[in-house]
Amino acid sequence: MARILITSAIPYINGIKHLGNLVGSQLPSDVYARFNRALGNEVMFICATDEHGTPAELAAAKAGKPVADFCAEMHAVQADIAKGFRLSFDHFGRSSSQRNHTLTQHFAGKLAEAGLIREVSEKQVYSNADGRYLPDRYIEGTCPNCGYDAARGDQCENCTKQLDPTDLLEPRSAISGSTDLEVRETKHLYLCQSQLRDKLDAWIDSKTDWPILTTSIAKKWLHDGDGLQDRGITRDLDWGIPVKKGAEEWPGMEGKVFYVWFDAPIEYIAATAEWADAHGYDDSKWERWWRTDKGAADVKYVQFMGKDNVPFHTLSFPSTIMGSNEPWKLVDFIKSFNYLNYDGGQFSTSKGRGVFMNEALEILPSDYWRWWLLSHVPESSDSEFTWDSFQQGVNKDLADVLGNFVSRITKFCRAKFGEEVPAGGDYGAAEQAVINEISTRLAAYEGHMQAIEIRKAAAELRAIWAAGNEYLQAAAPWTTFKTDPEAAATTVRFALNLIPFYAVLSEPFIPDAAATMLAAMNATGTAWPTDVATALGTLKAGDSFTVPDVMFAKITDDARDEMQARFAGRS
RNA sequence: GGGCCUGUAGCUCAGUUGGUUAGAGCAGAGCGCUCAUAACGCUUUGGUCGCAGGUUCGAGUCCUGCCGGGCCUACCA
Repeated sequence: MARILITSAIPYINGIKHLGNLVGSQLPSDVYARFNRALGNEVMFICATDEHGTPAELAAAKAGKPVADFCAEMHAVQADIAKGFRLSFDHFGRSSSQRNHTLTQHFAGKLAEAGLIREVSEKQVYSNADGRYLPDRYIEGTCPNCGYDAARGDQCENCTKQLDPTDLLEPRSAISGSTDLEVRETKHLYLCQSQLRDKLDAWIDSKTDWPILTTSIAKKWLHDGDGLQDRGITRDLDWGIPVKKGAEEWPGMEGKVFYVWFDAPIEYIAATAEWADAHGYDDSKWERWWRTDKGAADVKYVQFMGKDNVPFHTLSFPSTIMGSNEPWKLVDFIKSFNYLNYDGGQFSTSKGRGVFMNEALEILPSDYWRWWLLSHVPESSDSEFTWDSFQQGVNKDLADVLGNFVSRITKFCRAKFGEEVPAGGDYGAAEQAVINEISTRLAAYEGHMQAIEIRKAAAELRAIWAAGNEYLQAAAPWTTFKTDPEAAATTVRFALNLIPFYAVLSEPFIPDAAATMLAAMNATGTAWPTDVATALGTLKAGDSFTVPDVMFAKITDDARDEMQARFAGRS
């Protein structure tokens, strides 16, 4: 069996994420993980919270809590919501873990040994009132170009001109508003990515099957202007991983921490180690996923992320891995996504616009969200969430096509034959035709899943569901029952067999409904089908079942309108 | 400014290395069924494939220009 290592981009700690974040990484990675497990492949599915950096410190301060406490609480909240969405991580780690401290410092040491770290002395803005250095975007002032009075230190939002913080007129702290700012000289470490440019370029060139979104962003960074630039990997902050060279102090770097974008991807590895720790396993258990010299040579490593994360996963993290000169596992496939917009605009945390993960679960079960989001996942371009589309998609696909199919056949059987599978005769031409059609569609479905074409997979799955309704309509057991109960029984037996079959195929998308279907048919543990004809003969005459409750209640127009109003935002 | 992505039926999207009459789902229309969550099935109306040129026996597909939408541009993560 194949071994698949899957990581989802790690969500930032400073708040609850919205549906756009969910659909851009965690949800599709979960589908892929579940699919591979269903096939019998060995899967390690890793996610974590990304906990370091200025925004975390500020969010904690705003909440009036020590940053470590704040992060611990938010991690628990995010972990709970992840469970609510049935995200099947083998481990949901924390980038602030001791494992990540050790590993990040280890990588920095190895990179230094390889001559890929250089010290750079630079000028940074320090705010006396805030007692901290300010990242460019946390400095506000008047734009020298257009006069906009709330321009940020990195760019003026009004005229889009790119700025340096020292360009701003009357600069002030965006945190406190203080104008008591000074420029200080400070020393930082830079990762010499530029030295690895040709190697990275050749590596990206070899990935001909990657999404164009992934490779084009990587290429842009590799070749734009002077090419790939070295990148600062340390910051003057309190909250983070202390800068060390392996286990040793790093002279001149006292009091500094690594930049979040340096330690965040390393957390993929560290989280796998956390997984081993949590289960009481020794290091060999996680190393066989990450060290090609310790069993990871046959691992296929797939990363999922939104397009904003692509540069770090195609260039920075691979620089860390390659530059270490140690046999760490490099990514084999990077699946990247565009953005999901909300009802004609962007999701906005600050404006309270759009649906956040905790709110979504308060409104409707996770399967509803999973199905709609996954069948509209922004693979080729940005896509848009509207309540109308959500209502239509969910009602039609889940309630009418799938849910009602289960309902109509189980209730019909109960009424005519009781709650057990009727005997009838052998399957005939009608059943064989369905088997043939579904066999073709199943192959297509599996192909799309292997290729991580989520939308196409969802469409194929839906077509497989619809085949059940088409069959029933043509076979019309309610008619044949009057003259030929034996024929009706055959039809019903076949149709009932479609339920556990559908459950298994649907599980990656809608795990709760799949479990309900299997439980109703007393078929828990049904395996992924290798042969459709065999699979559709699993339930035998006399096997008992129960009629499940309505699996998907429809979203009414009133409910839709209410939700639309509730989440329209404050502005 | 530069780069990348994108523009196909009312809506959401497929369209493989250019190859006959451009497809699917939803919505709309008609018919059928009555087991079922007024669900299901069948049939069907919608497109000068953003615009204008060009290459070719042949262009949704390749080239050039223009127009619209989006993203990125390296100290938010």
